[in-house]
Amino acid sequence: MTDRPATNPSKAHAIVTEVRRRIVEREWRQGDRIPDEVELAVEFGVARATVNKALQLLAEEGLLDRKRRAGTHVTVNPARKATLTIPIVREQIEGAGMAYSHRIIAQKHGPAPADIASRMAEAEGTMMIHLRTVHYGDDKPFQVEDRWINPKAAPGAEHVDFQRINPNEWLVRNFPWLRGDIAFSAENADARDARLLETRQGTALLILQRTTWNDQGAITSVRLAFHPGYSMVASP
Amino acid sequence: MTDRPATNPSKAHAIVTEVRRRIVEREWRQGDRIPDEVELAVEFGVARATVNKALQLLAEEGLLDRKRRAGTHVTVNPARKATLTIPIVREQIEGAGMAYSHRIIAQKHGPAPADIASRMAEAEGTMMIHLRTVHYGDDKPFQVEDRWINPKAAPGAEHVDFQRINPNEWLVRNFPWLRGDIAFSAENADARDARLLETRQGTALLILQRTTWNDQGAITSVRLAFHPGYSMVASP
DNA sequence: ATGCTGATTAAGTTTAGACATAGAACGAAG
DNA sequence: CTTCGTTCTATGTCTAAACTTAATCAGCAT
Repeated sequence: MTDRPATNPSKAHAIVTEVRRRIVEREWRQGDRIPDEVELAVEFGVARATVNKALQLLAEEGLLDRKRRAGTHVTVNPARKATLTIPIVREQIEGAGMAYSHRIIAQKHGPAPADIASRMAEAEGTMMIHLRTVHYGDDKPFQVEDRWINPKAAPGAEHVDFQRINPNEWLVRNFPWLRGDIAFSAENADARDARLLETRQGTALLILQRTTWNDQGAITSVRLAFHPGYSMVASP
Repeated sequence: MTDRPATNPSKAHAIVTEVRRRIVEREWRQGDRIPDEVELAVEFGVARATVNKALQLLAEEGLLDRKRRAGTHVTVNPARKATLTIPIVREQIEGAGMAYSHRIIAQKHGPAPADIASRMAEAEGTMMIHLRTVHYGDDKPFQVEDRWINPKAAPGAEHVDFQRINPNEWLVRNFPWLRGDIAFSAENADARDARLLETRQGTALLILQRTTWNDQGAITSVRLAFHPGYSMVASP
């Protein structure tokens, strides 16, 4: 059961809550045009800017549609949004009260295969660093990481001792990104996944595939395979 | 490859972009304290409120940490956020250029089993509506939906013809929610999943489990199993 | 050293007012 | 009836100023 953040006592937040209530209790129904900012400002006894802030929050949430001149309407088929927080693996494991450790299974320097290169918008065969890492919580495998790092966008990676600091953490600390692609899927564990995650081949695994970019190009592309049964929670 | 929304020409957005650049190009490094709002307002030639808006956006994004009196710092281990948009299935399928159809496999009124009841914070055995639906795109199974609806929070569900309007759409249109829980996981298809999705038992499936609530309690709890190979994309 | 207290500071929020602009509505011309 | 300007309006954005508040810091007392 998720609880609403924490009661923010601001006037804008009170308006958000009240408008949400009117929508949920169907005082204002889907498609209805709601009073304009000036009217609401009068009703709530606040400045227009405050109403504007509140309604913009609700529009972001997907509950309202706002258009200049046309006014603000209750969204007809709200496609609601959920936010996923993707923390550093170590913090995620430690946050769950487990002891973190990791092992580098393989590390080499070599040409990127076609699929990786295309995902990273680099020429096939571009030299990159390839790493396979397992992250453990209380010595049980938590996540298998298969990562390609582009030295062009992340210089210095060649000389890092990834036994000391895991690749995820080193990159997060040293290469903030401008944009990234993230996708989730499910895959049956292949022989290697199964061995590293200490499970049986064919077990369903949650897979997260992510590529991040900075001004120099793609920094890294990674495939994360979580241990069987892992569930990723999103907050609405 | 994801592109940044659309260039918003506002001053606040220009500041967001510039601050992001300074962080990405490591002019400002992790842990650094950045100039305060007044200084930045002078530097950029705008009002403090405009700087405030920009920095709040970056704080939400996870790139900055802001504390009263302590100032604004570049986040040390940024746990970046990704947003998932969860549209109506029909719109998702039609948006992909396929023809939408659905089939109700089972519909009955009965007592909720323990796990569902607890997820919905209702007493075990509470009478609910149980539905199993398959959603198709171009007559290929896209998603299997296993849903429990709580008539207490969603009155009227007993008399709806779900062959005409699918349960997802009817609920979204009639019962906006206040909060919800969403979780992703991977499961091996059981015999029923496999049959409905026209795949082999054991195939890895992406599972989305969601429960939504309004002021009357839990509206509905649903398990969505996507077709094999489905990938859900998040936007950062 | 340790703990308390009050001053100070930077962010948080709100306000009133102004101007910009998308786009709906309307009317004139074809 | 359609098309093309024009007008008008609700939202978008910004400003300058004020007040609020969390939290740090320094000074004082223990």
